Amino acid sequence: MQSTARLDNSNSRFSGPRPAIAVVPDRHDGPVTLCEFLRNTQPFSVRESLPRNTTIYSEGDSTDQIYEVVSGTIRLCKHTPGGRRHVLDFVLAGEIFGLIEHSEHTMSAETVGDVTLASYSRGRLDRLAAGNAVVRRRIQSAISDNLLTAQQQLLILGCQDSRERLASFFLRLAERIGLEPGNRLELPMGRQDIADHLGLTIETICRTVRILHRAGVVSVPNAHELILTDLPALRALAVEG
Amino acid sequence: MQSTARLDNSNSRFSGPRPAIAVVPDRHDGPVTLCEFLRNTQPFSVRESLPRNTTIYSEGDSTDQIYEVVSGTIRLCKHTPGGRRHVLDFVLAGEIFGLIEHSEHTMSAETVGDVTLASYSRGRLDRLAAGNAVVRRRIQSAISDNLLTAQQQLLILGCQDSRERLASFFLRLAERIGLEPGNRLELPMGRQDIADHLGLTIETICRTVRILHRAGVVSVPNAHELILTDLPALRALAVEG
DNA sequence: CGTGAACTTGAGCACGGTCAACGTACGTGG
DNA sequence: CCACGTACGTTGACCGTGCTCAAGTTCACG
Repeated sequence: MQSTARLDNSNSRFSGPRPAIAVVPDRHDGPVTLCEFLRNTQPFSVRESLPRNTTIYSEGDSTDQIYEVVSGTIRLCKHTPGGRRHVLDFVLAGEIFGLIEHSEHTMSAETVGDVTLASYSRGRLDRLAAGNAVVRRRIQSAISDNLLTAQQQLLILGCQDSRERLASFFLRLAERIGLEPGNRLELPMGRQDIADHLGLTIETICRTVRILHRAGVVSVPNAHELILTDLPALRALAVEG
Repeated sequence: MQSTARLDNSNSRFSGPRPAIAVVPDRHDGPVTLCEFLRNTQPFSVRESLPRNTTIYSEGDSTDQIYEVVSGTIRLCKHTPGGRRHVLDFVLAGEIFGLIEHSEHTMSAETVGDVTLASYSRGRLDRLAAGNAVVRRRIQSAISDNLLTAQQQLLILGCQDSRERLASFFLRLAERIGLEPGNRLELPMGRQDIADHLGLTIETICRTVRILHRAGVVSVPNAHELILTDLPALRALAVEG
């Protein structure tokens, strides 16, 4: 199914219903997200379902596709020659990834669990962006947000201890996924992924979650869900106490 | 001197010699850097000399100026409510900083030693970029490079021990500043700045430099210069051994 | 059920942090 | 020119967080 991506993206046969929604007005800065723009201009993008722990692209691969996570979770990783791994970030449902201003990817993207993706042509987006200042701003903005996120994460890895890192991580996840009733938070990724994202080991993750639990800050029904019992305490940890 | 910046940047009185060099051709991707473009289009930018440990802007300040480091070194910091500090990166002579796609700065910029800056109007750059695809690409490229750098630094903070971090730091500095004859490397910043950049303490920096010295990898004439005696060994440490 | 992967917990250790003392360089004023 | 003060750097002794290694436990899935 992957091999059909390029074809379908550059194929205009099924362009019947598209014109009505393809043009994004240049004037208003409003609600049109980059994601929506991609869906509107490339409505027949390929969808693919991938099993867990599948590599979507690796460091060095060409950047001719942009992806939207329809369902599931992605991790963006850097692998070192010595076999170490760092998880730069996770990409959640409804978010895009693979948007980068270089000809080669500088990280790999892998599925965490089962994932459904929509893939879009980078070349077509670029051509559309050339004549549309709003879209350019959306792209700029997406990359800038990634930069801000990375810098925030640098602060976390540079200054925070394990409890603070976990608190920061849970809170950011809660902001993105949203909390279910009772402050329930689903953790799509495993302990090892969290460890590699926070610069800790899997054992330290377990122990620190336990410490937070004993402190009455979180509750742990099972390994993949969490109840944020005391949000103010978590926030205090994240901005540091 | 700072108060005259805005005035001079928007002032076209002295436009006599400019037209010949102001226009950057839209077609070739070649040698024109963003820095050169700024110098060409805003030749009468204000220069200011600042003493060491001066804050140029703080988190939350408006992003209406872009700066070029004419001489000296800048550090880009994040300060936390609890009084901790992280040095995101250093900006060396000939490099620009302050270019960000948000209305407010998300970090502060401070002089390390005595510094001479040139400041340019962000608004004017944006107006020029609106009609010039090459300049837009330069801006994009500058921000993307910052993102790549941040992600590389995340890998360092997430995976490397103190020796590896120092090796990576020295090598990157050598690539940017360049090595003088005999592999001599000047360190413009103090130990505390290096520590806050690498997520270590000042004592660990001292001890680890000593360890590298005893291992025959570097030589330390004094606190602000370094001889990279064994570059291959440093590289092995940086990519990990 | 049985099997394997993921998670958890414990015991011991090491790296880097903390605290404290000392050394060095530079700048100022006597 | 030296005496002094201050900021920065270095070194040592001790401690604690988080890592390593190893043994269980739980869970999902065949």
